[in-house]
Amino acid sequence: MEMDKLLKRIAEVQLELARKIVERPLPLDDVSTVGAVDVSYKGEKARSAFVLCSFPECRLLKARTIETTVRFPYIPTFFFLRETKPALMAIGKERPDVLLVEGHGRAHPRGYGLASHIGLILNVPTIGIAKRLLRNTPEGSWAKVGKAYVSVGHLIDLPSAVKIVKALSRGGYPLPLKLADELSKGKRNERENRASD
DNA sequence: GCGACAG
DNA sequence: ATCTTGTCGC
Repeated sequence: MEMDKLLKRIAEVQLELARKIVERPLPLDDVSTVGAVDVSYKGEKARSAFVLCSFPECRLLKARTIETTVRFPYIPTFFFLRETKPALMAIGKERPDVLLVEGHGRAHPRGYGLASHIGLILNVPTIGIAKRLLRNTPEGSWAKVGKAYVSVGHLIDLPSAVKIVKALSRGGYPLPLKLADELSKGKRNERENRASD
C-alpha cells in the first residue's frame, strides 16, 4: 500500500504502544550506570554510537560505534522507523540502569517517540532528549533542562528524568549524549576516557 | 528569497 | 541529520 496509508496504520500502532509505557519514579540511588545512543549519517550510511558512563560522576566506562545502512527516510513523528535499527545495533547487549536517547519519548503528538520505542523493546528505563519540540506536543509531557527538551521514554517518570539529566548536564546538554554525538561523527576515539570535554 | 515537525 | 551562506527577520 502507499506510504500515506501505511503511516496512518503505524500512527495507530504508536497510540497502542504508548499505552504500554510505564511511568514511575526511578530512585537515583538505583542508578550507577547511564548509557547514551546517537546516530549520524552520510547518505544511507548510518554510524551509530553508544557510550556507557558511571553515575553520577559521568566517567566514560565504555564506547562502541557500528555502521549500517538505513534507507527509510526521516519523517517527522515517525523518526523511530528510521533510527531504531542503528540505535539497537550500537547498544548491543548493554543494559545500563538508564538510557538517554537522542529524540523524544512522551513529548510527541501520539506520546510515542524513539526513546519510548527503544525502552519498550529493551525493557530498560529510557529518557528522551531533543533540541526542539514537535508540533502538537501534549502540554506537560516535557521539561526543559538547559538546551534539552526532556521527556519520559519508559520505566521512569519526568521528575526522575529531570534529576538525572540535570546531574549529567554540561554546558546545557547531557554529557553522555554529547560524547555519543561526537563519537558517531568520528570526532572522538572510542578509547579516550575522561570525564568532561 | 523560503522556512518554522525529533534526527 | 547534513550541506552550506551569511551574520537577520517577516
